[in-house]
Amino acid sequence: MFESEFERGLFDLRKAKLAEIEKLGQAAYPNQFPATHTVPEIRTTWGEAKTEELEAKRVTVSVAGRIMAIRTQGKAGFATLQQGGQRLQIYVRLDAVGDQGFALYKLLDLGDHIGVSGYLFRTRTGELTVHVERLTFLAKAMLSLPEKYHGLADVELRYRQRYVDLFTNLESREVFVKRAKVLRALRQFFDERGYLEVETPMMQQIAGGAAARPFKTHHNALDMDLFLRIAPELYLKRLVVGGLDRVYEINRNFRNEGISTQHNPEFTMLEFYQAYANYHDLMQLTEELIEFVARSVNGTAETEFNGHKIDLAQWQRLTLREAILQYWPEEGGPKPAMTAFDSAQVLQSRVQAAIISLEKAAEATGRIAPERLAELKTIREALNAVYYESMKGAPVGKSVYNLFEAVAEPFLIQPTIIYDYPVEVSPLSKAKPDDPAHVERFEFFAGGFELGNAFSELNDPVEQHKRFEQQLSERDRGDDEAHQMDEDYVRALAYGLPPTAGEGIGVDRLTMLLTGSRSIRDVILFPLMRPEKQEKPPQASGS
RNA sequence: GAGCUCGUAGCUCAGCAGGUAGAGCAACGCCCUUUUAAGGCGUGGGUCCUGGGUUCGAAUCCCAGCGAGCUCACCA
Repeated sequence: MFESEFERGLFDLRKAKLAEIEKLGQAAYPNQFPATHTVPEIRTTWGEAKTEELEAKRVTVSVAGRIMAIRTQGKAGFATLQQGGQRLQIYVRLDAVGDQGFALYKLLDLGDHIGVSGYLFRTRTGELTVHVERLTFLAKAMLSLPEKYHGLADVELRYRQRYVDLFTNLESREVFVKRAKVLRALRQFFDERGYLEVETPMMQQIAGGAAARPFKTHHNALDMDLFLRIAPELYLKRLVVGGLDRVYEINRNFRNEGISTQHNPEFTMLEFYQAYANYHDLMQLTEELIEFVARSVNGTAETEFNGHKIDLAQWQRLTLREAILQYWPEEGGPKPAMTAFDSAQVLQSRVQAAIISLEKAAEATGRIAPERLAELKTIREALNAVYYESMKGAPVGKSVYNLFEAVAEPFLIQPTIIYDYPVEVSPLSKAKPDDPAHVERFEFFAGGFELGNAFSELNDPVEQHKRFEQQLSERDRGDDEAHQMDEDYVRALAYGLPPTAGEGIGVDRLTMLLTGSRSIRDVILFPLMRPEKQEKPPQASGS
């Protein structure tokens, strides 16, 4: 618990102070405090009230909070209480609270919780303040608070000790308040449209619905291995088979993969399914949804992210192939023709030409801004990977998709829907009726990253069974992200899934966008961290 | 998994052409009845992330490890 002798000493000192406080007739750990107002209520109601108005009305309040600043001046003093994410100053003077009250005031430390009763007034400098008449001790901070001006700045400490971060950095608190608003707005949006909120298993015998490595766990009584889900998809579609035409679920997914500014091992996913709809319907719905959530959370459709102003009410829609052409780097030479996307060989040579062109451009340093040079390097490396994979025999659809990720995705700052994906990268989507090489699928992007993925669902059990078998052979070849066979899901489809469209949205990422947070860890209260030091590794029990 | 950067008091940070550690906040004592990053005087507080190495001497240089951030790769 203690970081040092300093902390141990401080703790002992605070214990002594607690004993002193008890001697004054106050409980060290009282059970409650009957506040008449919260700090935000006081600020809302009296924040603008004039000095004379407060004097005339003599507003009395009882309010509680944590002491975030304290300034003693002999026989009087100020303190700043924080509660509900807001602050309120209090003024304590000997002649108002008496000897006992003032003795208590002098025993208070930064971080302590107290309750005060008194009347509101404005100080000489105009600050709304409680003139305290009675002081009640509520709980003590036994450890010292972070530096009061900078707060807790160490990113690692902010994640590990979120409880300190939350009360010292109010911006951090604000992010999580907004996150709650995001969840509320999402639920409101779907509830109003007749979707039923459901909860499907998070422990699954077959981890399906996405391409990802799962976490494994074990049920002792049943002596059965289970996986933490990587997606709720297959269960939600079973529900549509069952006649729940519109369902949504907001819950955690778990993927046993790398961690980055956009990836946490557990993350919150919204998935929703709508019978009798296709992906065009969901494009419309998505645009409405995102704008609605933005306005509910921020009061505006505009958001600031990574130095960009993003307008979530203005969308562009491009096919995947159009996007490649539109975002084709100038320095990469002439754009490929649309027909290049139909042939692996043609595409390969176009990519090769672009790599060479980019290399030439990079040599002409001085003519290109350093930031652009870094971008070009990233693009070039990505193109190299596309080329290499293609040479190894990747299907053309896979290469087209990789090409899109290389040249377009990072530049999709403004809200963009990308649609019509190659069938090779979309095992659960339905093919376009007039173009079997492409599926009815879209993903949408903002801020340079993917926010969601949607498609018209494959509902042909025979075709689904076939695709699972293909996945099985991928598994045999060592791809541990390939789907397992889910016979029961195929059976569900065999009872008849109506034409259905479904979509998944990363709630953490949406929250990042709406709060201007660059790292997913800034929108997750307790992101996964490695243990700090290896003292005694806790004994794994029961296994 | 790879590259770059960082790790000094409870917190925020200096110190790094090698000479056994400093400031501010916080803490402790004293003064101060409208202050607000309050102020003034004084005091205490450090395995300089860990372990090796180089050196007469290491917070500083080198190596390894641990933890973190960023970028890239995989992915949502």
